[in-house]
Amino acid sequence: MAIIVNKEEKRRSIALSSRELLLEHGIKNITISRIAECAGVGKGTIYEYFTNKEDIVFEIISVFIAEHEKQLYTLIDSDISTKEKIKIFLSMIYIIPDSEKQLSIYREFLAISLTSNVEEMTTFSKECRLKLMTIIDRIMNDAIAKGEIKEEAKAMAEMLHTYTLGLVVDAKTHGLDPQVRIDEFVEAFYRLIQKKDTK
Amino acid sequence: MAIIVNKEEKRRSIALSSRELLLEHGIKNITISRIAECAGVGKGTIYEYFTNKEDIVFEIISVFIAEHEKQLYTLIDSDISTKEKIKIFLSMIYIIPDSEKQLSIYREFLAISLTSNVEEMTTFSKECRLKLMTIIDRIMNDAIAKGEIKEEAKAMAEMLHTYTLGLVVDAKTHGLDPQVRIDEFVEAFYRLIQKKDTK
DNA sequence: TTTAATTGACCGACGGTCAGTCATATAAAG
DNA sequence: CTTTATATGACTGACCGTCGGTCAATTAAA
Repeated sequence: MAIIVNKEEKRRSIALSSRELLLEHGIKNITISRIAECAGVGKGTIYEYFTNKEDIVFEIISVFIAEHEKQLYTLIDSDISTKEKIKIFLSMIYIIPDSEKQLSIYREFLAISLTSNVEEMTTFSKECRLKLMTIIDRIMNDAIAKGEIKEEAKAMAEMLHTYTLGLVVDAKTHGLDPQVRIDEFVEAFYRLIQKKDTK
Repeated sequence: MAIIVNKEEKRRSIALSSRELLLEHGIKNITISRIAECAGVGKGTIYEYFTNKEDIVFEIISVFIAEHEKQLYTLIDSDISTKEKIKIFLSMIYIIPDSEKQLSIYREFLAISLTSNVEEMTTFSKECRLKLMTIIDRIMNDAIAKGEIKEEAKAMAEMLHTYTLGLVVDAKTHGLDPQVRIDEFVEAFYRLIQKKDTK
């Protein structure tokens, strides 16, 4: 009887059209009117697809995380060294194209999730965590199975994931390129966890 | 001429009087009027002492960080084992009294600093970082000098600090008690970095 | 009288709502 | 097959309440 639009698709399209705007000014300095204007819809329409302003960031970050996860999965299956895999796992966010922009969205998201108590937000964060943990766990377990690294390294997987979160926060103030830090860290770290069978 | 108030002191007193309020509702859900009311001053007076709402969180967190730093300094000089020192360095925020409240303020602060580009904020974050890095560096260097742990452990200091940041973010969603995680992590980690001179 | 300090009425901006409009699909009538 | 009536989801922007921030007026100490 009436037009039926693909809600999910439109939601995504509105979110993505405001991406650049968000990057440029940060969520606090954007108005809903501006987003609506940018997406070519009325202000009220925004609320047909999003519950509030933060929900828009939520949608954008979902796309980003999915992308990120996919890239990480191809990483595990490639046949580079374990050390290299760990390095890439940690620095993935910093080497993708447009990383500066992606990062700033990711920071907006972390800031929201740090202070929000909305159920959906927590659930989403838990899912992300689980996915990333699965990946790093696999990298470590594979290497242990192959006898490349020590058993204790298994207990380091969780730290590595937490470390990536810390890096995002820390890199914001600490001007230096995180890649250099990650590189130095992994070099020393890998020396600690690798088995010395050449001794 | 007229009354001269100690600006610095009053600033602190206003900030601290709104602490409970902030913990309860989060910065986004507090109004300046409410803070003023709570501090027993007019709304306009708030702006004599703070540049904006975030500046109030800034003041509260300053007190907290200073306290935190002091406690860590007494930690270094106490004569507990290195392993224990690392554990406490990582879990300090979770074992202090009222830790849940302090944490939630700290989260508000991180959220602000993640999205703010104000000069003062960055400077402050850098200072905090430097102080904490000094402490953990000292713990590691002392232990290396005493021959307790390997040379490579020096490169782990920065990671340990970054890990604490990550924990604050991660603990928000991940329900589990961070202390358990820290404990398990440090046990395994220390086994990796300690020198095996008993072999 | 001067001046630091304080105040709350006031302002403008913004997030979010809702009563009403529009466009199209369906189907009954001719 | 065409026309017309009607139902409904999509869409809109004027409007409302709230709140951060300002400033002219007031107070009171020196």
